[in-house]
This record gives sequence, C-alpha cells and structure tokens, in this order.
Amino acid sequence: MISLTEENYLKALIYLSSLAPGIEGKKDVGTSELASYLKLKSSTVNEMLKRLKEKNLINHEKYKKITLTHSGERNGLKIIRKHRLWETFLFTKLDFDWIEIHEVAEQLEHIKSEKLVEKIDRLLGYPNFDPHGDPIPDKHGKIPQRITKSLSAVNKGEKCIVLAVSDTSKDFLNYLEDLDISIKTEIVVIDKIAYDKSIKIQIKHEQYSLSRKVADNLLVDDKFN
Amino acid sequence: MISLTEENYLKALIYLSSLAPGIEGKKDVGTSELASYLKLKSSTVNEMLKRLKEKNLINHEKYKKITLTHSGERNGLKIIRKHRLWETFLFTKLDFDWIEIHEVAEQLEHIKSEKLVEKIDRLLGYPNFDPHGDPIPDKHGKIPQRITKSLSAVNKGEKCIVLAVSDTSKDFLNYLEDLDISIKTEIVVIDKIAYDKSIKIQIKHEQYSLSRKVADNLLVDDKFN
DNA sequence: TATAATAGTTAGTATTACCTAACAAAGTAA
DNA sequence: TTACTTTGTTAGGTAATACTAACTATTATA
Repeated sequence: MISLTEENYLKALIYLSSLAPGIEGKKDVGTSELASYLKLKSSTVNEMLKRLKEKNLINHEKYKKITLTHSGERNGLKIIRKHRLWETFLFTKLDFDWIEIHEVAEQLEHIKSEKLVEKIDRLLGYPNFDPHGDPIPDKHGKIPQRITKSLSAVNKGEKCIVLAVSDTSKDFLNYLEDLDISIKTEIVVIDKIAYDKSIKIQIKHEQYSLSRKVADNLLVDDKFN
Repeated sequence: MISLTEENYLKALIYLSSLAPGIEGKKDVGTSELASYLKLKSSTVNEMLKRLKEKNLINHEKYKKITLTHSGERNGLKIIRKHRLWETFLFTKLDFDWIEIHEVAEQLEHIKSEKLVEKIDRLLGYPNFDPHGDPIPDKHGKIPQRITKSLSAVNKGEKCIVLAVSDTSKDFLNYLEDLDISIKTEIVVIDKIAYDKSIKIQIKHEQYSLSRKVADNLLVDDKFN
C-alpha cells in the first residue's frame, strides 16, 4: 500500500522530471530539488527516498540522482490522472471556478477506488484534457498529445474556441475571468498588430486587445467550424 | 484543525450515543465501548480522549462516561452529513451499487471543502435521506425526521415505493438485489398472510413472498400516487 | 460485604513523517 | 589544486496514532 505522503512524492517526481515547464524529454531529479518543491527539509526527503526505494518505486544510489521505476511511474501517473479528472469534474459538473479546483483536487486525488475513477471518467465523457489544458493520462498511463496551437497562431479573421491555458497562475486566471474568457469561449481574431504583436479580438459583441503574452498562453481549437 | 482520526472518533461517539439502532434519546458512552466499536485498544482511545477534551470536543472526567460538547456534536454531524451526501451522490449520480457506497464514502467524508459539500448537496436536490434511509443533517446540523412507515404497515391492495432500508447489512442488501428491489422500486401488496405475517407482493409483473422480517426492514412511501 | 469481573488508566514501545544540527561528498571557481 | 559552495547524508528529537503489559477503579454477584 502506498501512503498519501508517498503518493505526493511520486507525483512531485513525475512533475519535476518530465511535466514541469521547459522540460522536453526527461530530467534527473536531486534530493534538494525535490525537498524545495515539496517545501520539506532534505533530511526528511532523504528518509522517504529510502522507503520508496525499498518499495521499488524509485532507483536511488547514495549521492546520485533519483529516477522512477516502472512501478513508481505507473503509480504516480495514476494520481495525476485522478487529480486531473477531479479538476474536470469540479469545473464542468459542479461549476467551481477555474482557480479553486486545484486545491480540492489535491485532496480528492488520494481517494482509493478504481471504480470511482472510472465512473467519474465516464460521467465526464472520457476527457483528454483538464480545464487547465493539461493532458489526462488514461487508465494505462498513456498521456494524450498536448494541445499546441496558441491564440497567437490563429490567422486574422478566423474564429476559434478556448480549450485550455498554458499558464495556470492565479494572476493569469483572474485576468481571464475579468475578460470573461473561459473554457469554450468563442474568440474571433479581428486584427493582428505587427508593431507590438498584440491582437485585437472579439468575444460575442465586445472587442478587446490582448498582449502577445496573453495570446501565447491561450490554447485554442480553430477547426471546430 | 480536526484530524481525520479525530473526526472518526466524533462520528463514532455520535453513532454510539444517539444514532445506533435501539436508542431513543441519548446514551452515555464509555471508553471500552468506543474502543470496541472503533476496533482499537482502550489505551489508544484513552489517549485520544485527552486530546479531544483539550480541544473542547468532548466532556470527560477520569473513570466517567464520555459526552460530546456542542462543538464536538456540530463537528461530528458535519462528517455524518458529508458521508451521507457522498453516499447519495455515488448511488444516484454514479450508479454505484447499494453495497459499495459506504466504503468509498468513508474516505470522501473527510474531504475539507465547505463549498464542495454545498455543491454536491445542490446537485442532488437537497435530499433529506441517503440511499439507506438515514437522515442527512442539514448544514446547521438539523436532522430530518426519519421515515417510519415500513412495508409491513402497508394495507393489502395498496401500492408503495421503496425509500430506504432499516437494515444495512450486506446480507440484507444482497438479498434485496436478488429480488431486484432497490430505491424507488414500486411494490404492490397483493396479500398479507395472517399465519406467519409474511406478505405477498408484486413488482412489475413478478410476484414474490416476503417474510415479516424483510418487510419490516423496507421503508416505503405509500402517498406518492 | 468481600471478591471476581469489567472498565478505565498509565507506562513504555513502534511507526510515520516531520524537524535541527552536524558532517561528508561533489561540483565550481579562483 | 585548494578552498568555497552546494548538495546529500546521518544522528537525534518530536508529535500523532497505534500497540502490549501492568495496574487501579468501579460494578456486579455470590
């Protein structure tokens, strides 16, 4: 049995080694890095590493980097799957705000019931991405391809719908809320300003101007006709 | 902050002092009784009682009985409310079987989010009773009146629908499943046998005979026309 | 009422998951 | 290459939650 704490270590290891922004392939993770991410002391982490190694969830040699074993990866992805499914559930079925879902999902992800996860997955229609646009691993741990097209890449005159965001900071999500931009919002690109790379968009009958940075962080689908 | 373990102690104390079968008013609870219910040693329970007392959740003097303080009662009822709402959710929204909901709800009841509870309550249409027929305390801790009419009390020739059960043992629930009796099942009382107090019923186009014991444990509504 | 049975308590131990302090190894840079 | 910095480890401590064993108070009964 993997404890709640152990699950959080595995999740953190997957995040730091492959999911964190700016990582293409895989990255080896060290004790201190893991400790600072989890806001714990390295001595605490060090002790846990021993236990995880004994349980065959990680590979770790003294003074060397940490890597996940197959079992560790599988178990970590399970937690990430649950986290993202719960976030989707909270957002789409219970009308939680974009900003609130993470914290509650941090708790719900540890509920142990295969059946519950599958039922929630089905209730949601087997989604590939959560409301932040992060891919939801399937029950075998397979991760769907990330949505790549950002609003910046949409041509002038074209219409698209928001699928996700690539920045999930509170500042950004709050700003989007002010603009009334959310999942499935329809956006028409009215103009693209070459000078500062900002774009003029229309939502319903309102027009706004978005900076390049904001447009980059909005992931959209423009093939939905 | 009340820990998960402490929450389970409070829940158990409410159960043993007022909710358990065969208790009308209130009953004082002792250390050993609590220990045996929680499947722990009395020494363990004794230690926890000290902590609960310090936190002002119970009243307890050495060698005396345990009672809940107002705060203890309120907090315990919150957990029971969450448990029963989650059971209802699992049963009505996720098509879980009657028998499986308790175990998963035991985990879900400890999720800390006022907002989540209220959203689930709303999603379910503010139910007064869970699938086992147990009353769901409202957010202020008020407990709805228990459903009292059992199938045994329904007159010959009358129709009713199953609302709940008063026995939640696996044996009984499994037996009901065999008979295809579940929440909202329509039952017509065809005949009442004076000799052994058994009753003959009809569900859809099938007729069955139920013993007095089974009929007693089925709680029904006969005023739904 | 004396005593046996039951109920409740205390003391000492283990595990998990955290900490601080001290130290050792590895990496970096003058 | 030596010395400084960063990283990783060990030792020892604490709080929460469990345990066993030994003891004490209360209750029930002969």
